[in-house]
Amino acid sequence: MALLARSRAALPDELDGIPWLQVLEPAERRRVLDDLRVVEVQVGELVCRVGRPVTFWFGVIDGLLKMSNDTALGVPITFTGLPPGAWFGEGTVLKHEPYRYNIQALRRSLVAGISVHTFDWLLDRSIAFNRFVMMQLNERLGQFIGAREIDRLTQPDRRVARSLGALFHPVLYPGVGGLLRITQHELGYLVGLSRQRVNQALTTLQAEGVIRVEYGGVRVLDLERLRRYDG
DNA sequence: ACATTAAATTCGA
DNA sequence: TCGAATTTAATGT
Repeated sequence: MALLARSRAALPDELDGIPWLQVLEPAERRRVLDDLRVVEVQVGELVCRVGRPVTFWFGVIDGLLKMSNDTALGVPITFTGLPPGAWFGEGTVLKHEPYRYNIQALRRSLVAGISVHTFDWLLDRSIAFNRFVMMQLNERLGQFIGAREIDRLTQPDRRVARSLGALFHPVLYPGVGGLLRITQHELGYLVGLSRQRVNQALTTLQAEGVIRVEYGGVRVLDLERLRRYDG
């Protein structure tokens, strides 16, 4: 079923988690709130698919999505986890091109979206919004470069540490804060390790005082050390 | 793979 | 709407 059909308006507390809303002028904000839709997606559901025309710019309100390139073409796939606060697809929205990746729900999640039309309208009129989008593009570029390095790491503990470091990005994923809600199984899937091995890595990282393992999530204690972690 | 523990859900008042 | 009982989910080894 189409996502749009079961979407609804956003609740006030959901709006609080949308970082770029705060930078808009009241009139702009009103227009956006009119257009903004929220939908609940189930495990495994695709939010957008490679090759589909772009209709929305999406953001994660709650839950966890994964971004991957198309499996149909080449084999090697890179996954990126998309935690709360993540807004994605602006590159394709800007160019009005078809989506270049699949976005799939790793767990039940709440996803928000504004139409391409409203996105364009904001770009045309709000300098603050333009600044947000530029910053977003720039930070994401850094993320992808970092992801390539992570792919080459062989030590499981390092892979886990660096991947976690990426997910705790305060600018790209402001909704995460100090506590990332992710299961060890989900993390294993994103990093490419077994749940058992992830558990082992997390235990090590916790012993080093870099993170704290909680039920259903991980808390950062020292983000800098997590990012630089090399065993 | 299994045992333990935490959280979510159900159900009866 | 409260909390105890039950089921489901996540963790640790």
